[in-house]
Amino acid sequence: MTSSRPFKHAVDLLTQSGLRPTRQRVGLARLLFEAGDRHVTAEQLHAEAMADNLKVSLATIYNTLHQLTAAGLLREVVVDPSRSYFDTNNTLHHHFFHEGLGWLVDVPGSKVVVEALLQPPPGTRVTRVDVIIRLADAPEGEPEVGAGGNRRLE
Amino acid sequence: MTSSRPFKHAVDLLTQSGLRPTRQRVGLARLLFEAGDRHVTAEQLHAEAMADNLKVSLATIYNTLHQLTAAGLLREVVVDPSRSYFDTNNTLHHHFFHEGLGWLVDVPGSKVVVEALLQPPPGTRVTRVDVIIRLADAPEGEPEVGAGGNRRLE
DNA sequence: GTGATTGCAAATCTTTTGCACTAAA
DNA sequence: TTTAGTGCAAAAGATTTGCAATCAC
Repeated sequence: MTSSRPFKHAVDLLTQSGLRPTRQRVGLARLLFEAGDRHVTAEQLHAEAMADNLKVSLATIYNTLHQLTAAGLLREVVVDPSRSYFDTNNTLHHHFFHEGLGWLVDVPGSKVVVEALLQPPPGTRVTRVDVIIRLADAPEGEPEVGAGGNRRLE
Repeated sequence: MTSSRPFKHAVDLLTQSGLRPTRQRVGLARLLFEAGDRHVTAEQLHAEAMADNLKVSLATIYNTLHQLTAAGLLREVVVDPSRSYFDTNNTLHHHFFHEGLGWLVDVPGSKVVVEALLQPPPGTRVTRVDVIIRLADAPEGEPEVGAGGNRRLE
């Protein structure tokens, strides 16, 4: 798994972002950044913290997720209208999203080429381009295409 | 505003989708489909209906938006974690989304080429590819690029 | 200490639901 | 009639907020 960031002690990550390394934040930073690239919802992270014996309130989970996002350590991924996902991969990339199962998988930026044949509206600038490849389960005998083949999508 | 053709059109749209053309649904269909391509939130449509003297409850707005979406007449656009937008354009296209102002603008499918150099995960199939070009206000003296120029985005 | 951080509970906001009432066919 | 559709108010989730208690420095 390609870590998006050279490993750093959780305390350093926080300190360098101007966040006081409290017990809660250090614990959450560990859960988030020590296991490679991940995508979590606030609820999921909370459950994980509990399971890890880290006592944190949901309010603090939200606070911390937003602070880490503001610090550039996390990125919010908008794919589901009912909840927010936070992504620990802060390199240029896109996503596969399985609507039924609710899971996200990174797609390296190098694997997707987006060519836009137009300019952004006057007075605006592009801040980011998100490509979301929505998935569903394939039918029974799914026709398998040659692995690694390119795929033109529109 | 009292043209009978659009009225008939809305009724037909509903009927052909297996939806009983009730006063509320017809009124909403007219608001949605008589003005070209639009993007509305439930709250916006509700306000519009009120302003148009169409008495509809918010619950019915939600019901109708979802029914029209299920019927393929609307498409839900997920760009903002706090609310859903419904798009009356059901052709292949993508979006510009201004984060600060909350507006959406269609980008014709023909203006965006997405090339994915990988296959979807085993057992899945691609249902849709969404490209969201996120915008912010351009800085004061924005450097204007030649109009119509292509733009490689990643 | 003192200022930042946390937890809790209440508050918000969007969206959904239960159910009696109303209207289309 | 018969059955779908509607409105209301309550419920459900996700997220935020106010504020006193607590912790880091």
